[in-house]
Amino acid sequence: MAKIWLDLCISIERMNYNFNEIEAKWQKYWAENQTFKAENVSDKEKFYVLDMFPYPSGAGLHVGHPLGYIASDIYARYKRHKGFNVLHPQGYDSFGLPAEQYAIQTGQHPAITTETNIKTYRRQLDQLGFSFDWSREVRTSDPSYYKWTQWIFIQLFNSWYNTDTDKAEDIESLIQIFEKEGNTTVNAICDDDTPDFTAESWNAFSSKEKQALLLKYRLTYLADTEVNWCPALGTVLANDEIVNGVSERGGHPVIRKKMTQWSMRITAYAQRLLDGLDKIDWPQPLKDSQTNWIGRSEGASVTFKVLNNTVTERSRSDENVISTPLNHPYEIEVFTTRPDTIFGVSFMTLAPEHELVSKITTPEQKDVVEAYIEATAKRSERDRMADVKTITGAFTGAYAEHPFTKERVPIWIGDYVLAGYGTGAVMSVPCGDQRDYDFAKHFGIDIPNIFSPLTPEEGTEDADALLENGAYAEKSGFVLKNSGFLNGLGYKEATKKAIAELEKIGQGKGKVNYRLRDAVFSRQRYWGEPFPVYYDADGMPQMLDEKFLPLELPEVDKYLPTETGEPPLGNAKKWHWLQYGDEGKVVSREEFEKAISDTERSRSGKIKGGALELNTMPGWAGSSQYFNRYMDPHNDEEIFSQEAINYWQDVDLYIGGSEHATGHLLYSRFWQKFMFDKGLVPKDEFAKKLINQGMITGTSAFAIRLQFIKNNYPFFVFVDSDMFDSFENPSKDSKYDYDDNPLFNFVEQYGSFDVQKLHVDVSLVDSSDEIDISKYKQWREEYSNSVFITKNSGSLKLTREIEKMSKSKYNVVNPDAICEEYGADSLRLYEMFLGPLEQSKPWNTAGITGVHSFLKKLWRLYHSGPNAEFYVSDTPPSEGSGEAFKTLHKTIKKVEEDIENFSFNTSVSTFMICVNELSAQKCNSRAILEPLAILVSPYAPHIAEELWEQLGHTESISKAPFPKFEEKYLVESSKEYPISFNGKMRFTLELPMDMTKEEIEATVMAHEKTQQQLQGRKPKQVIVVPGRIVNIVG
RNA sequence: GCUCGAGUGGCGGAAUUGGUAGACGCGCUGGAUUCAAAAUCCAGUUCUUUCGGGAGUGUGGGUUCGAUUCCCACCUCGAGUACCA
Repeated sequence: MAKIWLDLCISIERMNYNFNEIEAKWQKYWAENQTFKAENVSDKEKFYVLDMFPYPSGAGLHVGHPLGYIASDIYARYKRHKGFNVLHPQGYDSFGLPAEQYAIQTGQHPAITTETNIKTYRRQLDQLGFSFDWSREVRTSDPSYYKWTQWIFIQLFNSWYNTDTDKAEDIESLIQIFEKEGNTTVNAICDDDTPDFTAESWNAFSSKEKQALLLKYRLTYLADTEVNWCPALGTVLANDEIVNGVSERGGHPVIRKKMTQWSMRITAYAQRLLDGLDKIDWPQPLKDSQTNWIGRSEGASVTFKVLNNTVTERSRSDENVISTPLNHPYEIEVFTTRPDTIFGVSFMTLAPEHELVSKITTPEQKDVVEAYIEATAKRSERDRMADVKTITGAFTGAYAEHPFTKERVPIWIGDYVLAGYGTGAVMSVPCGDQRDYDFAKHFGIDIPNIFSPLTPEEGTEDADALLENGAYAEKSGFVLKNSGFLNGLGYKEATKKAIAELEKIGQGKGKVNYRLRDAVFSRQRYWGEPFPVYYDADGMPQMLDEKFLPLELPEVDKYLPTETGEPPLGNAKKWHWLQYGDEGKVVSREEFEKAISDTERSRSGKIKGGALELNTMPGWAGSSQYFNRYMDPHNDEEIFSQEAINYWQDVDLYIGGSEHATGHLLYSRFWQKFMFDKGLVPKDEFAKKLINQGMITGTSAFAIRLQFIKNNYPFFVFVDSDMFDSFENPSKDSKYDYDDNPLFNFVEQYGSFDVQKLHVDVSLVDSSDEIDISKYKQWREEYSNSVFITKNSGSLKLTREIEKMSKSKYNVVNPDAICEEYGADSLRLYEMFLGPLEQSKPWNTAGITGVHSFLKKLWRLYHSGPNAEFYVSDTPPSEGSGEAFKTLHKTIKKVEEDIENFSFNTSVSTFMICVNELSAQKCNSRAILEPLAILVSPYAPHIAEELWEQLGHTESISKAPFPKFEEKYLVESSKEYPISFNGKMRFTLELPMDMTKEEIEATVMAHEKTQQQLQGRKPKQVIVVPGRIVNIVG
């Protein structure tokens, strides 16, 4: 008897929606059958769906991480149903700081930590049922992958940017030009300090001199750069790795420091990076932030001649005009967006770091200037930002000559001028720029007015009065005065004219300036890509031959900088490159020196090599080309085959977080454009469409604890949040009478209290925001003797607040637990159901029961047999099932539209409506349920596969074509018209669809409810929109 | 400060080109089932009301027969950026 009972239980169990079993089964099936493996050769149209690959952190995934992955997976699965050959790969951005920090603390090799973390990630990703083609997995820290990161670095090194052809070209072509013409005719992007040279001098240069000059043109180059040095992290940071003056990771202070670093000449691509934004379908805010980051501004560069000190001294007693031609030793180049205001210049300001400062400062001012420079150098970036209001500066004692008026213009230094922007010098026009104005006011410098307002403010007879409270920075509403040849002109014409005149006298030209800086590419870290670079006997960098790649990371004893302050790679015992003919290897310093000292061989020129680069590449190196590598990830001969890149072309849909706007997404676009120039890729933008998924925030739970004082000792009482609310706001209607509120007694007895809100672990809280008091006491033993006043004895009502998900707030929800309790399909549906993909929205586990019971209802539709066994009817739906077809096709239409519009939340609702309707119709027809399974499968793939199999199919549902929508099932013969009065709907009326306007009006007007609404009034107008609405006005 | 985005029930959120505001789900209330609980099912749930209705999408104005949707001004919140000449 017991046996029979047990069997029955088991069979019922089998009939129920056993998601754990089903999900494990299909995940295994997909893996074993390589269901989602994409082929590089196919007759099908390609579609590339990409997620931003994760950094595998030790904490694993929380419920917020997979949001984008779920969306992209739905889209990928949908596209497969639509007949596309879909590439949907995944991998790991596995170089990075946390693993290295962990290595420093524990001595554990970062590769080991990384491997462990990847295993966790993989398990967590697998359990969510993603349709990734794992055969294409890449890891940035894998030598077979970073071989190609190094390879691209070499390509960049061997390239220069030709502004005539507007693309990157091989460095050999530049050398040829130098040999024939020197560098004076070529239009190339290069360092600002590049000297002019002729072909003769080029040909006479030593090889070291040539190499040094070429570095000024290469797209990746070594230069002394002012960098953001973070002493706490022991490394340099890129601008996008600094937030509010401190490091993005860890929040450590950052100082400016000059260091020899590899840089990427991304500025060569500034304009193309800007222009390219127009042809990609990326979110506007993201495009805006890239536009801001690139920061294009149009204006002019103007050269001011510095007056010779001695002459200046002598002429000081004279008028301000110097007529004698002078021998100008120095020139100051400034960039201005307002060349039209050039006659308003009353001083110049240089950044304290400007190289001319020390050269032009007069002996009298030397002490003041030096003291000022020292003071500003001490101020950290953060201090400077904290008090922008404080105006500081110093006069150099030197003067420049105004290019047109030839008047003397005093030269100041001030830290409001940034060394890194433009030329690090400005022509100060106090009447037209607020910062110049403030500076002038502060130091009592002249503020000459050059603006004549078109519409003078009332009460300002004197136009100069408009400068009383600040500069006039508008670009309209004035004509110029006191401006020589610009008098009477407005902004536009004056700008044009001023530039023309500057060009005429050879002291300026129109110029476009970018805020974008070249990207520093060196990091003083261990866990990153090694540079394929060694330094030769001249100290010049040399690239390793491609055939020696990858240059693998050496082993080190410790991951900290060396005692001499060199990067961690300085600890490597073997880190010299030694090459003899075609043989090359990494050796120790001793071995290298021994080989070199073998004079016979080294003199023959066959021995090459030197110390290898000690820096490693930054985090963004590996992520700047991975999307292309996925196309042909195991190719050891090429970065990818031309066949693969020409088939897959580019990413059709890229989903990831908006925090990568000015980092990864800008650098990747830069590399893509470079590779496009080199003919390696067919598209100069790597992703057609990009979507930023919103953040999922946590819903923290708080217990309210009141602190009373009893006999001079604190005394704590936990209280129901409802009870507390009604006590605080007695007027509000609530479940508590003020007088009945138990809290009242406490207050009467002990007087006033302090309120404390204590975070409670959200996993202990039920769907009604209550926590079992015994559970709470178990979790927080220190409260086991506290007093709890509650409505229901045994549980405490909590308040909730939205906060970022974080461990310390006890609001992190682990997907593992959700999968265990509700299944991956429920989790997938719920994440989508929460709201629009791009929006940030709070997670609350309580709500998942809604989608979970939807799946159970769906399951029941297919299990209407006795004992809830699988049953579908093969007989085509009879006339009574017309409704079922309507329900189905309504759903097909909506779901298809929703997926195309990335509106995944609304399709989940649509599925719910569909299943609710079919359940009500008691539909069990195969003709309906089979297409329904396909519709659901992108969202809830496991249950769909299981139902599909039960329906008798032997192939995965992912191969099934998407159901075709047919309009005919939705045609209605009548419409329930809303009847509005003055735009307000008052009642509805069912009328045939084929009724004419006039007939509708007549029928509606004759209706008793209409008359009742009008109450004898005569309508002024009746609007009838057939098939939509009737509106009666009057 | 500047740039961008968003404000709709107790909560997450729906609402085609302007055309029945609050779909769907959570929560809540009542009921069925159960020894009981869970699960499940049914009904109700924007506010207000004299049960006829009336008001209502951050605030104020405008366009329109009709506005959550379009325009103007303002308020609040969020994100990015910050002396960029």
